[in-house]
Order: sequence, then structure tokens, then C-alpha cells
Amino acid sequence: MGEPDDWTTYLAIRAAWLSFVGGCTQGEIASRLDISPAKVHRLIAYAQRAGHIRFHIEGRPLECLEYEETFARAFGLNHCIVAPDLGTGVQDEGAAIRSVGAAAGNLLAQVLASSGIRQIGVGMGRTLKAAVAAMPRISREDLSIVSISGSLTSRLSANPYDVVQLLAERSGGEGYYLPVPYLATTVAEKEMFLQQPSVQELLARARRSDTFVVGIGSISDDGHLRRMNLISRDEQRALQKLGAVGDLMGRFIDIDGAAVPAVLSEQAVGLGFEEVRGARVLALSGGVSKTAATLSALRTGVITDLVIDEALAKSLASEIGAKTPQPA
Amino acid sequence: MGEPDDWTTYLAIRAAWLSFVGGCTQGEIASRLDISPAKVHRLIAYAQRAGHIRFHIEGRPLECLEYEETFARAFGLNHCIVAPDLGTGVQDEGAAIRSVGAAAGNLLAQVLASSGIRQIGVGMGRTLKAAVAAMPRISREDLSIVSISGSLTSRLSANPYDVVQLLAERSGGEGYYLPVPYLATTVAEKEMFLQQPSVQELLARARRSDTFVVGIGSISDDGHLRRMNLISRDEQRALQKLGAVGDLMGRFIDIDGAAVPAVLSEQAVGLGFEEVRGARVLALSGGVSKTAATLSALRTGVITDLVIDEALAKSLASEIGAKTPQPA
DNA sequence: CGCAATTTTGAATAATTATTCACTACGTGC
DNA sequence: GCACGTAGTGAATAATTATTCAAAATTGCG
Repeated sequence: MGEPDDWTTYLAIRAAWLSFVGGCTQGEIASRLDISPAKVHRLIAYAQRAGHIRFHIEGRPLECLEYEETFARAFGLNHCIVAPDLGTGVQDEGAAIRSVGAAAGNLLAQVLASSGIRQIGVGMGRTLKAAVAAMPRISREDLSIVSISGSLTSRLSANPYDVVQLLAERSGGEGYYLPVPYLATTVAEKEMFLQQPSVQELLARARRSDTFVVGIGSISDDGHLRRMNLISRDEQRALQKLGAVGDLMGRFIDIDGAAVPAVLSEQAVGLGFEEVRGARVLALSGGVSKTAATLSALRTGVITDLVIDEALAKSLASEIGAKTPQPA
Repeated sequence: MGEPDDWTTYLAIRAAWLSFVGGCTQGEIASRLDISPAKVHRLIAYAQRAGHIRFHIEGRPLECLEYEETFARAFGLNHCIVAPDLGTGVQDEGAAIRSVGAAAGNLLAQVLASSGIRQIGVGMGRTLKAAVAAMPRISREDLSIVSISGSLTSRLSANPYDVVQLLAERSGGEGYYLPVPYLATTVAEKEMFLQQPSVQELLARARRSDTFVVGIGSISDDGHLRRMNLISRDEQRALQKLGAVGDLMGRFIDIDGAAVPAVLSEQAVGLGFEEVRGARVLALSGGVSKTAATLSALRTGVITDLVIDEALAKSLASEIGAKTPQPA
């Protein structure tokens, strides 16, 4: 399937307007645009895939709102959003990310569109990427978007989940990308990176952000770190032995939110907790597999706003002994 | 059909998430929520009708963008949006309003969410109402929304197209409603209204707005003024005899954008052109029947931003002798 | 220029969504 | 307490949307 040309795209967008705003049937659109109904369907499907069409559902199910209340209180959060469960089966990781992405995307748009914010620092991860992808386009040409951590893999290949570029494109702002690994292979290597004037400059810039958006990672086999091979199997084991259950901004933390004394934490190239503490820190997390990691991240006290999915919320609630809403 | 209770609403919203964000079929949702497929459909239909689901299509067809360029140049506009034609038949008035509303709603949200704006002055009309209805909910508790004109009929009955209240509700801001007619029945009556301290206060407040949003009205039989019986058949004839083709903020203007010397213009209770000139003035207009009115309104020079529909754009373009894009 | 591989197309068909309709449950007035 | 009207329900059906498939068009390549 090749890239559609401009003409196809614009036809698709016209079809989308007729369908979604105009409420026409595909048959009506077909005769109006003088193409076959099958093509109309294909055009609309293309427009959806390409992200030209955006749904926003105002409000969330009651249970989600109850969880939000619970966590906002329990952890002193400014905002908490619990995105509805979309799971079609057991442990549907993709569904959690989609849901959190959709909810966080809208929050992000509101945060960025609102006055005052001039620069945002962003981390990395699938969920973050999904949120930015779900964010409506806004117009903030004066906004700076800065990496607060490295995001290359250890082999320095380009990271497919890079968020800065996409967010810059969506907001019209300027992106500043930190071209270093998430974790250096040694402390010495990290120091080497930090001595680069360009890296120093970017980190200095990152510290001046008004707001930060970060993902929460787990140390488990299905976590981002292992999947992308950012840490080895042995490193994972070692971290787990030290009690690490979560990864926040490249720092490894135990269930109480305390940093574990792992050398790997020293190898993170990017901002540390103390450099973001006090600012608005929006954290995203999706999937029950991140229960422990999310709990530990919340307990660090640096997170001020949280977006999670319903399944994770349920799991978290039972973990902290909060009552869970009766199921639908 | 009675008002659905909260439980129904929340079920509907959960169904909507599953359907639109989760991509589930109604059958899947039915078994998941343990209700019949028919009920799932009803829930989703309800959520749509109630405006809980919002579509946003990013971008517009090529022809629209070309028109936008043309008008932005021709009239020195800051922004111009041409909303795609959704007409299912000839002269589909409702379609034009829906399309302009959807496009303007998103623009409005962006304008209001952006920094700097503390107060917005709004006019009245169906198109304006549709735009606000299509606007996503934003959070601007510090925003003031003020009527810049009366919006009651001459018999002081409430206007069903009132915009202030809806916009206040959507934005979380505070609405200030001017409880006077759009047009007083005599100049003396207008003076009487203007002597009310509360009216003076509201108008003083209105003048302090950063931004104004107004509709453009025609003098024809199917125009808002006649439909709502804000002007009589005789008044309409008299205005037309004086060359009036449009109504902007209760002022009647000829095809060159000059105010016609009608006493009726003196009876408008609200801000005049000179009180908004220089500020950002966003005008909305939809339907080919408003061609002359829109052209005259643009020629007053007070409009800085325009949202119209494609059919009107085409008609306007041929009126001013601009080239029109080849049809799809 | 011709042939093969790939993509695109629209008719046919399958799947899904929307509507109808008969029926039930519930509240209301008598 | 009973008849009546109303609103809500799900099975059945109609309408629409999505997919399949064979044919046509286009592209790439010798």
C-alpha cells in the first residue's frame, strides 16, 4: 500500500466531512463525489488510519470518576484521569495504551493551549507517543518541546517512539531533541555525554520547562526497557534483586518510591527527580502490568498529574486498600 | 422520550468509549456490558444526540483552502476558514450551518484556550449558536462572555438562539447577558434602555472585550431578522429601498459596506462598529443567501477573521471576480 | 515497447448497524 | 384495584458499511 497522493487525501477529507459532520451515508457521498461506494469507504478508512479524524468523548464512566477521586486524594494529585477499559480480552496491552492515549491527548492539548506554558519537557515511551498522536493539532508556534532524557537505544539506532518530533509537529512549536541514549552503558560514558556542550545546553534548557510529561516503566519482561533491549536480562535481574519495580525518567525505584542503589540509575542521561520536583509533572501509565511501577512512581512525590487506564486503576486501588466501585 | 438518568448516561459513555476509541462492534459491546445489541445502539445514538461525542476532522478539502487564501488576501483577513459543503440537495441551509458551526467551533476553542484572552463579546444567530454547540468543552473559569447586542425580540420574549449562556457553560467562564431587544421599537425606547445603569454597565464591560464573535445577517425573507420577526415586512422593504443588504451587529449596511441612513440602525441596542474596530472580530456566515450580506459586512473593514461555508465562498468568489477552484 | 508484478477498481457478498414492531413493565388517573 | 397511556425492551428485519475477489489499470523493468 503506497502513500496516497494529495488528491486522494483531499478527497478523503471531503468524504470524511460529508460522513461525520454532514451525516451522509457512504452511498450518498459516492453519488455526490461521483465515485463508487467502495471507494468512499476506502477513503474514509484511510482518513481514519492517517489520523485525520479525531473522536473526543466528553466525560467518562462513573467508575472511572470514582477512581480519579480516590487517587487524587490518596496521592495529592492535581488532576487524575482514569481512561475507560477498552479491553476486548485478557490483558489487552494495546487497548490500555489506546485509551490512556486518547484521554491524555486531550488533556495535553488543553494544557498546551492554555496560557502561561512556554516550554514542555517530555520523556519517552509508547504511551506518551500514543497520547501525542491522539492530541488534536493546536497552534502554539512559540512553544518549546524538549527531551528530558535520552531516547536512543544502546545501539544508537533511531527510536521509533520518539515523542518530541511528533509533538513539535502537532503544536507548531519547536522541538529540541537530546541525541543520547536513555541509559549510557557506563557511568564514564554518561560523563562523556554530559561534557558535550550541546548536551549541557539542551539539559539546561530542559530544566527551564514549565511542565513535564513522562511515562512510567516497569522492570518486567514485557516492559519497555526489556522490549527495546535498553537493559540486559542480567541488568534486569540485578535491579529486581535490589527491589526495583519501576523506572521513572531512567531512575529505578522500589515499591516505596525510593531510588534503589543501582549503578544503572547513575547511567541515565537526563533530568533527575530534583530537577523536576515542584513543577507540574504529568505521568502516563497503562496496563495492569504497571501496577507496582506506577505505585512506586507516585510515591516518589514528583508526580502532580496522572493518567492511567481503568484496569490499572482497579489494580492500584486494591493494592492501596481503597474501595473499588462495583463493576458495571 | 424522557430525560435519561445518570446511569443511562454513564452506560452510554462507556459504550461510546468502547465503540469509538476501542473500535469494538456493537455486538461485542453488548456482550461485554451484558445488554442487548439494540440497546447498545440506542445508547450510542443517545450519546451522539446529547453531544457527548465530538468529531474533529483535521484539514479541509483543497478547494476550501484555495478559497481561504483568496479571501484572506482580498479582504486582509487574519484567518479565513471555508467549511466544506455538506449539502445533500439544493440550498440546504441546515447543512451550511452545521459545517460552519463545526469549523468555527474548533477555531473558537483554540482562540479561547489560548493565552491572553480574558473576555469575549458575542452577538447572536443560529450559526453562532451552532458554533458554540460544536465547540469542545474547555476550561477557562476566568473567562468573561458578554453580549454585545440585545437578543430579545421586540416583545421581550426569550431568544432561543442565545449564545452567551451556552458558551459560558462550555468554557466554564462567566456569562453576562444583555437583557434588551436586538432592536428597540423606537429610538426613544433605545435611549430608555441605555439609561438603565445595569445596561450601561454591561455595555461598558462589553467594550473591554479582547475578541468579538458575530454573525452576519441578511435582509431577505429567509434571514434571521424576518424569521424571528425582529423587523416587520414594511421595515424590511424600507431597508431594501435604502440599499441595505446586510445586518452586522444590528447595523444595516449596503453592498459597499456603508451604513444606510435608516432609523432602524439607530434602534440597535448594543455596540457599534467603532467600538469593536481594531479588536479581533470573528464573523460567521453560512449559506449562499448571505452572499451580498457577507460581502457588505467584509467591506465595513471591521471583520478580521471569517468562517463561511464552501457554497457561500463560491458565490462570493464569483461576485468579486476571483477565480474559483475547479469542482471535485 | 512489451511483459510481469503490483496496485487500484467496482461488483458481489458478508458483517455490522439502524429501525421497526410487537410486547412488557411501569406509572397514573379514575 | 383496574384500565389506560407511556416509555422501554429485544427479536426480526431493513439499511448501511466493510470485505472479498476477479478484472482492469498502472507501474517497474528488461
